[in-house]
Amino acid sequence: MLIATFNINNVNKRLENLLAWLREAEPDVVCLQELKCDDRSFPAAVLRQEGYEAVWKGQKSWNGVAILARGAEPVLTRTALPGDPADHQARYIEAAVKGVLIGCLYAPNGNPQPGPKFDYKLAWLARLRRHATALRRQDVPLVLAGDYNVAPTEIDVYPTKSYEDNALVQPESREAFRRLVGRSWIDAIRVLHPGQRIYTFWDYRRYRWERDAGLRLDHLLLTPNLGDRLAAAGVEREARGREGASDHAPAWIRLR
DNA sequence: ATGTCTAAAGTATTTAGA
Repeated sequence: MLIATFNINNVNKRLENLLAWLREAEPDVVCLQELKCDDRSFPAAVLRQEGYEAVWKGQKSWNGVAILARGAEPVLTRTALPGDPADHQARYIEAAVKGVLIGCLYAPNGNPQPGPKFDYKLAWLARLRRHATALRRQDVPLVLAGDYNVAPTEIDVYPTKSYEDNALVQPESREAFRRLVGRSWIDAIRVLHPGQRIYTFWDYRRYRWERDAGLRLDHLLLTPNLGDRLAAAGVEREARGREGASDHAPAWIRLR
């Protein structure tokens, strides 16, 4: 079972890129972020023609998340992260697919920091941790996949000083991620590739793709009960090099 | 290391967000 997460950075603008990758990689489950479309303009019909059923939570211009399943209907369980009824940003959706609960998330970027956007980011990650803990206690097999907008450690950022003031690498951001992962959750890519520099995001600016000046921001966290099933994990870098590409590449895991 | 890309607002170009 191949499960992937892909910050698509506008699903309609990059629909051809998405379809090309779906045809090549044939993922069973796909978590999409930054749809940048409202609910009505999500390309559900096109995706169905490709063999994918979907659930989505859209928002005009910004954010937006979706879960696709090949040859199966995702069973929707949530379209928002609990803990703040006043938060209407489309950043979380959750559905069950073939016996695995899938949480698809798009954490706030948090720049500039310090400031209200950074405060919102930290509060959102704390809410995610509370929800993740509640789900884990139910002992269901769960994958939390998405754009966490945190590069967890030094090796998750290319060697540079230019991100020093960025919300993606601040000690508070890393602490929030560390607290979320705790002792239970499996950071699948890191567990299978310890010590390796692996990136999922390259800014459009300053030739960062051409220089491989990337960051690892997209993660798949697994509950311990999926540990024995984790067979492989990686990043589909090729997708980032294509014409009209998103600034993120898909990250994926394979479950036995 | 070299400031990109996109949509919205409003109808040309500026602004904001990532």
